[in-house]
Amino acid sequence: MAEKAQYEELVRQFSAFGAVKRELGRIMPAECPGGSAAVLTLLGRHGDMRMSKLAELLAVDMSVTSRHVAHVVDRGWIERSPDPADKRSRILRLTPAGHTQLDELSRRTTEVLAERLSDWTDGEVGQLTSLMARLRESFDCRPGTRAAPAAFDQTTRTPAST
Amino acid sequence: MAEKAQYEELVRQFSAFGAVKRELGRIMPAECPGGSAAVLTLLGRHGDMRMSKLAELLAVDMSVTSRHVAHVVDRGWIERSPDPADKRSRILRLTPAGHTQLDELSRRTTEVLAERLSDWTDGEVGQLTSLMARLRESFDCRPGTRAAPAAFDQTTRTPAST
DNA sequence: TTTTATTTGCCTGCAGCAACCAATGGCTTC
DNA sequence: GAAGCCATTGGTTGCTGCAGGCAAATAAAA
Repeated sequence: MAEKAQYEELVRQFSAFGAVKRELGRIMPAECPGGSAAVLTLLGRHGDMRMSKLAELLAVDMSVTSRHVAHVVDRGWIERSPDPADKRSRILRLTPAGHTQLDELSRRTTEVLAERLSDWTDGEVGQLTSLMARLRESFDCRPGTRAAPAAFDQTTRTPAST
Repeated sequence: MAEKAQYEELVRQFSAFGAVKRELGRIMPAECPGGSAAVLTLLGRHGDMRMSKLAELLAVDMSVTSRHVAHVVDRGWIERSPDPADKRSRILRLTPAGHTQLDELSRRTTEVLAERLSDWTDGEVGQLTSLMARLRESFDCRPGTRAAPAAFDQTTRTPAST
């Protein structure tokens, strides 16, 4: 169990971390504002998927995901085709232009990080990455996990059959 | 020098990190929205200071700092007294109520982190903290260091051409 | 007059919630 | 078995709030 001062310092780093993200975004000339970049990256990494899946990976609300996706679709980087198996769903897929954009994004990212983190060892980068991943796990960041948003009012007569 | 994939994974963690901060903010019942908390914390840690100093510590624009401070002043947690030595400046000081709020904030923070990071060792917490601090250094996140804010408004990017 | 410290106005991006639409699935009813 | 209802699910849109930046304005040095 860490001490109080240590936790406070950690929180301090949390709040100051925004500056890093902003700086990173500032450098990247790609005309996609962060959220869009995340969509492209995840789509590139995990392949075609539904909105809901993407929202889960992004760890944000569906509505936010929907808007990000709309933005990216507007730019022609992904296409939203209806799922033949369930016409409510939309399958997201990178277009060729999307692949191009993603490549460019990835190139710039690597370039910038290689410059900024030039004095970091491979191990340090990996350490930070895995600690941050673990942090996310520890916080179990799912938007609606503990919020219980109006899904059950009182009319929840709990059919309980299933 | 780390590989491309490693950098991309790091960036992925960056973008997903927002969820951690949000979750943390969600849990904290303190009625101060993040920015205010940072103001209180820094003021508590570094003592009375001017706006400009605070802005530097926060690593955000002065305008943002100004608004955060205004918000906190409204709540009576800090007071802004004119600097007798330079009436342009304002000295920020925690009020008794501010100290109370800060204590409460700190208490909650510790409590929440102790719960969420219960399976983290002291060393791991420290490691993450120092890696994040170092990351900030590596990016040299000062809001005007390299962005040339209105000083030169042209394409004076000039990346030093290594 | 020119700088410097701070404030204010305006705009962007990100996020959540609630309301809404459309497609489904499960059931009952004809 | 087909048709009709109803709760659920996937997604979108409107509204709100927070955070941040830039630019113009103000005020007090220098």
